[in-house]
Amino acid sequence: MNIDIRQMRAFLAVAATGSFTRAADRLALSQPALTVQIRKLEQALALRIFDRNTRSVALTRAGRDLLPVFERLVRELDGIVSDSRAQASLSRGVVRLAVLPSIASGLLPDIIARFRRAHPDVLFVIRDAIAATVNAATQAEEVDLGITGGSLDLQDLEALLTTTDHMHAVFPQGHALEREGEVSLADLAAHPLILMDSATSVRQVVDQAFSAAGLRIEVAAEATYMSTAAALASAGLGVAILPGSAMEVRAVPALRSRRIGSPAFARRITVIRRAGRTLPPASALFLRELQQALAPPPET
Amino acid sequence: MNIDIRQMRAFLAVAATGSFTRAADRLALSQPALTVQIRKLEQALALRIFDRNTRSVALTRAGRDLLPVFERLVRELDGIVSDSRAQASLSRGVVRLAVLPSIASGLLPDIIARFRRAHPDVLFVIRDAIAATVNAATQAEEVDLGITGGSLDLQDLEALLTTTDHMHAVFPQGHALEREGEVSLADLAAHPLILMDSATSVRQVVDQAFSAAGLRIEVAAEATYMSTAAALASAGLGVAILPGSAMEVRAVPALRSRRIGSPAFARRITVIRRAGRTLPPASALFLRELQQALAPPPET
DNA sequence: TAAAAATACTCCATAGGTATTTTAT
DNA sequence: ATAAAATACCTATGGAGTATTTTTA
Repeated sequence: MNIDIRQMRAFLAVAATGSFTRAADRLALSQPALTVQIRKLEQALALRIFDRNTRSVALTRAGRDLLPVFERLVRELDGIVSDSRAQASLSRGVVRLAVLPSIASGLLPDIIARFRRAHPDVLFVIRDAIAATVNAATQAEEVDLGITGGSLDLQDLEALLTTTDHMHAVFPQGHALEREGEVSLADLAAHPLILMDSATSVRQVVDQAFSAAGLRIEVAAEATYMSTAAALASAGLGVAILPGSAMEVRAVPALRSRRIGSPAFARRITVIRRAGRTLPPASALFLRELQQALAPPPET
Repeated sequence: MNIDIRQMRAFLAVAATGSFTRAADRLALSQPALTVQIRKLEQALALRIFDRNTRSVALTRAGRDLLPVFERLVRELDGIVSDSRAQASLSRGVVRLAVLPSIASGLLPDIIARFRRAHPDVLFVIRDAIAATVNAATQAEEVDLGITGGSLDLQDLEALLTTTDHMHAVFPQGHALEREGEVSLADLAAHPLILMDSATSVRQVVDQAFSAAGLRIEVAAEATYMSTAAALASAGLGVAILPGSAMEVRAVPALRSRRIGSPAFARRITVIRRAGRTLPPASALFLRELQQALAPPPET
């Protein structure tokens, strides 16, 4: 003897039309069926909500008190359903991402812009953070998808897509390195270098590669932001080592870049989610967009 | 394919227990039935709300977004049902009355006090107004019950209970009239009179009675409030004519009163409601209280 | 391998339809 | 007398149960 949404709709229809017959028409229901619905509702509430006879239908005071309440409730329920379906059909939704700063400022904006051209009402919430934070946020389901780098030591994470981000040597137009097709470790060691701050995954890759090769390097400058590193390189302080995914290089016209050949300088970029989780529809589709954009590894 | 409240409850139970089996137990339902409920809900929303396998059940992001919404909705619905039932069982409710001022300040407070001793959580909303307003408010269903006087010319009103309110002559202790058992019109005409304002139904009854009897009277004072009239009588300005239903007389110790014999001075008091309307449970019971209190016509 | 969700099927409750009766104006 | 709600009865949908299979940690 629990209350039922169809009973609420029946109630609203009868109240609106002032007639069981007309309300039944509106609900595409027979009049007797509607009578039963209203009776059930009255039993559930233990209150008479309509005073009715064959000539007139009118709300009781209890009914008048309940009318606005049920109206709101039904409207909210309809809202939930239509909102959910809008999400499902991608005409609405929110994509939550945690992304490495290099990707977030590099490749990502174009990919998102392209996606939003097709689905303009999908919103993006983007957190840019270092790999460990991206992983943690993904594991904690604070975001739908993570774009991370380095090793995936955390449990409950599932790699969806992997691409390689090659480090690039960045230098001003006319620099000696411009003559080469690809730059080697030894080439780099011959120049003062502009490196990222040691907290970044980019710097860790660089340090590891040089120490593994047993090469000593001269650090001309350290930068926290890639745009700073690019500016320093542009000013001739040295050769910057930056991920190919970053756009900063392309933003400065006087800069040139060459891919660094060593495989040790290839950083793995992985798109992850919490293992076993269904992505919200918008995020699921955005993952496909990522696949298309990242499947051919990025080139400079 | 509409959403259903049991589906919402199923959703909440699974979310709370993290297990279909335990949720089914809690809902007194079989596990397969619960599985179907959740599937139906997911179909209605076109969204996956649980990521589940044989080992774990977890909310998707969509599910996590919906959880608080459904929680609130179910809580509101439960609140409506329990509130309605509380009204039906008289453990709650509001009685709305429109009452002639004489009754409202006279007989009514005791009747209400007695009723509320049995049903302390029933509230009263009382409008005191002249008969025409009482009738109109009752007809417009602004109140559940009206206590009115005079003729019932309005349509759609139904008399539930009628009693007679005899006018009383009110005078100070030791006054000449105190020797009589009942006062006649001629007796009254021999004294200066304190009458109610001419807008009141009391005054209309008085004026009509004297003019019908062809008696000239001396008006010593006019009062809008019965307590004023009583005070004036107490001060010896004259004999006040007040309805027996009013308590003001009894509130002044030095005053005495005698019933006026003439049937023209008997005012009909009628309890009315909008014709054909079901009274809210609390008001229906209060009507019975009124019946008991008013069935024996009021005496001084 | 064990525990839990999903599937298959069967059955019954009940929602809804049609036909009819009742009731109030 | 008529129009509309209530009742009676029947049918069919679908919700719930039991038994079983599938899945994954």
